[in-house]
Amino acid sequence: MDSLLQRIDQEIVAIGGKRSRSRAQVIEVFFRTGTHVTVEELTHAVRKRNRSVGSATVYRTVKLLARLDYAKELDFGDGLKRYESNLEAHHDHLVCQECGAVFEFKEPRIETLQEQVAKQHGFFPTMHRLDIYGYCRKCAPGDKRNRDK
Amino acid sequence: MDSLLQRIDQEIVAIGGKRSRSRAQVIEVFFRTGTHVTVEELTHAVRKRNRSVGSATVYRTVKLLARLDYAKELDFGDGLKRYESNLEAHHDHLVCQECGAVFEFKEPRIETLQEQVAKQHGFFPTMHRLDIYGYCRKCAPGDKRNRDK
DNA sequence: AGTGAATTTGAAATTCATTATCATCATAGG
DNA sequence: CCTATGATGATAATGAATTTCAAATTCACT
Ligand SMILES: [Mn+2]
Ligand SMILES: [Mn+2]
Ligand SMILES: [Zn+2]
Ligand SMILES: [Zn+2]
Repeated sequence: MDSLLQRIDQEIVAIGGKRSRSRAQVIEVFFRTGTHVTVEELTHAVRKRNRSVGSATVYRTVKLLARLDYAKELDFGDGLKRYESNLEAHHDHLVCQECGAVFEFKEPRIETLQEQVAKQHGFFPTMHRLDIYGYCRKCAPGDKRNRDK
Repeated sequence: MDSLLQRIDQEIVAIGGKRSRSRAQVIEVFFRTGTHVTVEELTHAVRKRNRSVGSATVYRTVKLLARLDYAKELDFGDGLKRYESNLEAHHDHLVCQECGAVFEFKEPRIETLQEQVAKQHGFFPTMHRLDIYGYCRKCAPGDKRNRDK
């Protein structure tokens, strides 16, 4: 964890940047915080530690992490971007449109089929996004918990 | 085509709406125009026929079509929404991040696997979005056409 | 520690797609 | 024609994200 922060710092310096307190705090909180976080959520979390961090810095830091491939930018269509650590392996998402819960899954067979589809179209894929929207177990219509409206 | 417009008009009336010239023009141009269109593009196309149509009406109409399930709202992550006819069967997209071209594909095996994944998670899917980003044939790095940077 | 160039910061201003407002217009039924 | 109500288009408002900018911080070099 500390070594991760060091590694990132190093990379920033290599790019011609300088270390900074606020940014380091944002990065640390980002990797400790629950995933699929919005900038607003992350800003609040950071401010618990350092009240004076501006949201502009959070926006900047999260974009920087995405540029360095340490974070992934997500968009579940609700009007604000979310971010997740990019340290874990690639995965796709199930998004509950009732409670907003996000579940992750891996399905190598889907990945393979995507490669095939791309190849069939002479297309060189660099990334993809597969989001499945619907209702999670708790919010499912007809579920016992929801029987009485 | 005319029958489509009539059918939509009928549905709007059933919802408690009235017919209107501007809206009818937007709808007709929408179904004649190339797909994956932005509101700005659609507004320009409509104004070739009727200079006085306001973009607010185009926004409203396209949202209405989406609500009535005649149109689908798309978001390829470039900051503006796109719309396509929802008369054709479901399909997913290949998006070139160089030239912006969009290609469509159907892969029933992917659809099936998605159902399975959802079921495994006790999730009731209502829709999904699969976008593959990369470089199309023309924009592919290493392509003859791009050999000289 | 001091100096100075370069980067970063936080607040505020700006951007830009989209939505809401509202006075006016069009539609449709009696 | 009348009237009720929905629709329009110009404009204002919204809100997430970006940019601006003066002040603060970092850091290599004395
Ligand atoms: Mn995830
Ligand atoms: Mn399409
Ligand atoms: Zn749920
Ligand atoms: Zn291309």
